[in-house]
Amino acid sequence: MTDTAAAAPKKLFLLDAFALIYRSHFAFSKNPRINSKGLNTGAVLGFTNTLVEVLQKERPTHIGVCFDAGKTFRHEQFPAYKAQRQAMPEDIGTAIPYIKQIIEAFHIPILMMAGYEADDVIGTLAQRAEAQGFEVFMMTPDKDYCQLVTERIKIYKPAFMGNAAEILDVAHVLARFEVERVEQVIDILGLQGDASDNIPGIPGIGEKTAKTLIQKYGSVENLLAHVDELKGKQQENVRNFAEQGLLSKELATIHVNVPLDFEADKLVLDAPDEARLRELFDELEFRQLAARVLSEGPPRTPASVAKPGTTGARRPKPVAGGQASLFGNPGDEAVAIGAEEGETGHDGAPAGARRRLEDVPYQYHLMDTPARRQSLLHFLLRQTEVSFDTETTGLDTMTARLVGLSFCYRPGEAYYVPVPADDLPTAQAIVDEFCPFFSSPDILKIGQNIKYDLSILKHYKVEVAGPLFDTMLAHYLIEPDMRHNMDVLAETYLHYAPVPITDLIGPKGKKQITMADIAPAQVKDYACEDADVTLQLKHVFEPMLKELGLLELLNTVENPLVPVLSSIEYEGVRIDSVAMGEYSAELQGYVQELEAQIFTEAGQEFNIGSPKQLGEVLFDKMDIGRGKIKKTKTGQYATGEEILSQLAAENPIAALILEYRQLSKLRSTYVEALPQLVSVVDGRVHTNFNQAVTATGRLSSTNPNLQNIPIRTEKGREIRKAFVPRDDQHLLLAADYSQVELRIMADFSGDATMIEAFRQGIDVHSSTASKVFRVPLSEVDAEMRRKAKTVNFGIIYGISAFGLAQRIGISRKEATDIIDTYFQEFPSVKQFMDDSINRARELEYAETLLKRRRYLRDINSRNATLRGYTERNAINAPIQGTAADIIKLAMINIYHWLREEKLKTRMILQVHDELVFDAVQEEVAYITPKIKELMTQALLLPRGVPLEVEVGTGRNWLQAH
DNA sequence: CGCCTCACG
DNA sequence: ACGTACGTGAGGCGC
Repeated sequence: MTDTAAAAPKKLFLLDAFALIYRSHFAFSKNPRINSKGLNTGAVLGFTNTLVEVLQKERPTHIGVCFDAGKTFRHEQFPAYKAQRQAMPEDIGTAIPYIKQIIEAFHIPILMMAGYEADDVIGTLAQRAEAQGFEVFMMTPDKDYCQLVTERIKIYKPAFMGNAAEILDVAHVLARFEVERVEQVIDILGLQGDASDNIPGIPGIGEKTAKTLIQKYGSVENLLAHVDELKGKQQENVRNFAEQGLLSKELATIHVNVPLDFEADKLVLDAPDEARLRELFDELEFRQLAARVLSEGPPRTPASVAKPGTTGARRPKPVAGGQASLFGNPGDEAVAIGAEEGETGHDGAPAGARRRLEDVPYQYHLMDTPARRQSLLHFLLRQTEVSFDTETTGLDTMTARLVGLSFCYRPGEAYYVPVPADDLPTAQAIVDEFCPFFSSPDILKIGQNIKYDLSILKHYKVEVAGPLFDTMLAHYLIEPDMRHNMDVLAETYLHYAPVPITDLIGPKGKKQITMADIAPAQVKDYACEDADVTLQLKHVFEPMLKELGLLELLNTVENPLVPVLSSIEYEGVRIDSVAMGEYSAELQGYVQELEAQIFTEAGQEFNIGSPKQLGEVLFDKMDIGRGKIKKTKTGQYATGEEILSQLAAENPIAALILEYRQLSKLRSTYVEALPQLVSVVDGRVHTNFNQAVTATGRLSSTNPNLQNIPIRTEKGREIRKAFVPRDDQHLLLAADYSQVELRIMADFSGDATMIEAFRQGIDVHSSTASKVFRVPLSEVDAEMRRKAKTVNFGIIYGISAFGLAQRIGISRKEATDIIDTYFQEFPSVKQFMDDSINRARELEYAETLLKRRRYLRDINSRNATLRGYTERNAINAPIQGTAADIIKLAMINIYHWLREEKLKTRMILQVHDELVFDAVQEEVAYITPKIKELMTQALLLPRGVPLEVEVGTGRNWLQAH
């Protein structure tokens, strides 16, 4: 105790290692991080990130990390304690030595005490440190620690999954557990138990009841003393399990009497051993972390770069000799390369070695003369596959101008053709020179997000022909729920960090500079690198796809769909902006009227659009909705549709708010926004279809999203009237699959009853209603059909009684009965659901008819919620994904047919089970049956359940239905 | 930038 | 005992 008086506040951080490690591990379980040696590094990375974050942001003066050590006294008290917890996952077992080494390299002491758990050690040290004037932060995600919180001992919940870090003080704890004193946390925990720790609690008492009882009786002991005041089953349970309740409280108590001294000087934060950290990060391949944490430090030793199979050095050697013949004058190229390398490369870059161009030999050439371009074209035409990339002035294909083209057909060697962005005729002429290449039907064109390049070239009148290979889509099939940026792909699969685009054009800002502002010689390296990396990625992905059985899906569906989507986007949709403007004014009138009424009802003015203000007005000021009040996970009042609908019976304000919400949504999201996205170039709206976003294989649409244009309500539907054909010679034609997903499920399950209904063309929802409610088909009324329809959807989503009950407003019991009857009537469907889950448990993925995969790595999780969610995905993903496969094939076939027949009708939208066409009136009669045929025959289901398509036409999208 | 709410299939 | 139907994207709010 030799504290220097008036020193800076002493901040002690105590980390609960295992709790943090487990959490990190499961955070990455969806997308495991595997390094090139096959090591799952998620837990190590997560833990280290957390540690680094706290060191950098919180600047502790003292710190220690606690690990559990073996069995504890709790096991002796209660043998089942934590018994059901599964053995430690293997990946965590291998992670721990690394984590300990990292902690040691940070020079942070590891604290353990045989026979005690980390929480006891942390609790004890925390209290002793507090007594010595420390401010203590217990770093853990575990809520049990709440019982230890005092004025100067707090919980530091590290940032997690997008949630910011959180410091829990006394006020937080009291609010969270709804108790008066912190000690009562133990009573709550003891009463309600903890399934994951096998703390039994008292049967029938969960979080809610525990809170109510402790609020009333103050403690478990006092509750037991007044057990006769309780009623019915509850009294019986509390009486019978009194002892278990006391034991549970004991088990939940953190013991702060561990025989352990708090020696402050041993926990003083010290400088880390950077060299050792660098070694560890290198081995683990934590490049970004290393860049963030370590000062620039010594450059990598040549050995570490050259070590085969580790980082870098993956690129082939430059091709010697021979190629010189490509250049009329090869000498000047070499000079250019040498000159730039010194400038951009090397470890002088901020934040350590990100860029690694200098590690590997490459030859990137500037092709800026007619002779060089001719020479390049000559070589391109002799290749069977070439990767290419476009450099442009922006991301919007409607307005972006071409700045240059890069090509690569041999790893490590690429060519950049600059194009004057502001001189359209010259640019066009240069692009035309490469037309023989782009239109060659034999050369495989490889690109990363190649739809973008196709769309750019389309504006230069180039129709890219021949087979395509998109590395983004390749990776989308390999890892559907990851991201597919080229930078990340290069880092993951080539162990190579490309030049960030911001090195050239800077961060996003007001005065955005573009590629056109950069000297071609500088753009060259960036552009060539993209083409080069793309080619190399193709060579990595192709064997992987083959191995996974995904190559055919890529080559027959995803890659051929690219030009189709490019065309759809290029064509665009005509929007009647005048009609939109009128409707906007009309909606605005309604909205203002509603606003006035709401203010009158509320007796005050406030921002109705703010859920926070709305909740306060409704539930605090007006005090309505007693008993129906719910809070969101962030502690705010929930004011969603579901709650407000319930409130509508009690107070007229609820219905007004719902209507206000609906109309202002329509106005802001659609009626106001859409006209602003009409292109000045052609007066049409060009959406962007993303082909590599959804986990199931569907497309998504952005900027604007044209896949969620209203239709379900009357005022929403109006908006569709403003989607119109391009001119008087055209009509909109809409072709919808009817109940594709249900048909797919009927087919996959082989359920005879359901298949028969589809074969005979009976309305499936009515048919389901007749079975589920056990009435003849003729007696099915609208209400029964509505419920059956919800049941049918529920089945596809992986039904739960709770979900069904909520949606059709019945009790859980009734919902359970309906589901039971359903499974009795459709036993094969039940079988199908079970089979889907079991299959997914084995494979850890689900697949569609065309073998598209969705990985379900949590299907064997011991977290029941997560597992349930994943099981529902095991049922839904093959169905939703197969429907996506089918419409994609139909789109490809229709696109080619329209072209072959030289028809002028154009496909302009896809909305998951619907295709919309801008149809020439004279062509409608001819194309209608063919579109139907191509859609229904796109893919035959294994058991032959037929697909059906409804086609309609009209002067607008609403009429076309 | 995360949260809430709500538009679609 | 737990938390609860699948998949998306966008706008407004409030930090």
